[in-house]
Amino acid sequence: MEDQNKPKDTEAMILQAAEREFLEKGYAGARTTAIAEAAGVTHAMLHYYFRSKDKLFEKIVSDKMDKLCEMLLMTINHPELPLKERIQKGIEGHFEFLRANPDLPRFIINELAEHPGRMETLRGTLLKNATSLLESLQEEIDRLASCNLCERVDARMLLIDMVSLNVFLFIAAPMVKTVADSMYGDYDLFLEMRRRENVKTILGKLKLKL
Amino acid sequence: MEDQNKPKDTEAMILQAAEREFLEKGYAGARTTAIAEAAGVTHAMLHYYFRSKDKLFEKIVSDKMDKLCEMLLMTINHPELPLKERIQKGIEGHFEFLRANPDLPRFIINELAEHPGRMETLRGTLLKNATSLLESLQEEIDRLASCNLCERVDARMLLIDMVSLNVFLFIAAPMVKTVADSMYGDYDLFLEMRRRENVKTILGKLKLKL
DNA sequence: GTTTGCGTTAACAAAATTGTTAAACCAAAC
DNA sequence: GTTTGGTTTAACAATTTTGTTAACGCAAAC
Repeated sequence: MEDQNKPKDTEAMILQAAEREFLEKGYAGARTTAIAEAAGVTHAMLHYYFRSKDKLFEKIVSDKMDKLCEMLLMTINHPELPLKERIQKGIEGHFEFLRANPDLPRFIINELAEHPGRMETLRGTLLKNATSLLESLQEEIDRLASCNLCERVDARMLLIDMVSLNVFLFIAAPMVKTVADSMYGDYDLFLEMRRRENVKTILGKLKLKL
Repeated sequence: MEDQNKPKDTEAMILQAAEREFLEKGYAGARTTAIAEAAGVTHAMLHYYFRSKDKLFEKIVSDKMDKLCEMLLMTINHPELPLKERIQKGIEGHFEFLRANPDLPRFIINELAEHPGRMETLRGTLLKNATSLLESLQEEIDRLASCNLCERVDARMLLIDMVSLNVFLFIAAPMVKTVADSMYGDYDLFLEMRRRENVKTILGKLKLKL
């Protein structure tokens, strides 16, 4: 009924192995036999549960796109906080999400580069969330700016700055690791410093007087 | 005379086609037959000139790594200029290099992700150029800072900010294009705005009084 | 005019990878 | 105990992709 011998488990194991393999090597570089082996079954099981490599990949892509949107929705927006804390929480939330999913950006970016059409799917969710976030953010900035309490900056530019600064660290991890080791001695320490630095950079652009 | 017998050209045509295919699809996604077809020859020619797909790929990677190092050396460093112009020229030079080689970052990053060992090759050149650049930059910043003419910021952080802000625009091109179209109407216009914005962001951190 | 050697091609071979199937397995239902 | 149905496996088939080779063409050298 529920958990028979171990059917539900196999499917999950395959998904887990597929996620690792696809995120690490991309669609073309991934091998179905390697996925099956990592999941502890023969590769016929992969076809039994998911019909084809394509379908399995679609499942992973779809999951990851959802994850991306969920992040956009959950971690960035804190409209109840004052501007400074709101931005700080936003950047740090985004940063921590990336730290927990370090190879998600490269996966998404490669998939979008190969299938730009898939951007259409994201467009709706992305713009809808982003515009509502941006509107409320811009409103707050303008409010403070008209009292000379901060610079009147473009919230859209601010958001792109934030994403650029955070994402690059993880997307270029091998290079960043080497540089961090040579210049700061330790990668994790360096990440901490960058998280603070990125908050500082964004807040600095606002010149908040609060 | 026309395109019948031109031996020296064939090698170049293959290289050109290989560059396109590899940069676009990566090693695993590229097809030797597609490369040969794009070059206007049979795929046997590819083996005749380069022995194997691997060897051909190595050639392209090597060329692109050289290109990356060349860029680091040529476009970023202008020690003869005053700090403000120096930074502005550096950022804009880097930006224009990326605009002329928009899929180079993704290619390099994917290759480094798959073969982190290759980072060792880059390490020397990268650090050597970067440290000499950073030393002279930090020196200049400290000099001005001790006269209260600018903020005493970490030049290394500034360099990472610059690279992050510039590279993200091109590495995430499909997403950025969509966002730019929706928010600013035109991608090229948006790129111009971002180039200026990035200069402003970096200079803003310095709070230069000159 | 014949030879020589590089460049080229088409057909073929080899390897790797994905996809399929018949039969075995095994727990639960009858 | 037998049946049933989903799960699993091993062997196989199909396809795709890379790599090889023998023969051909052609220009330059002899």
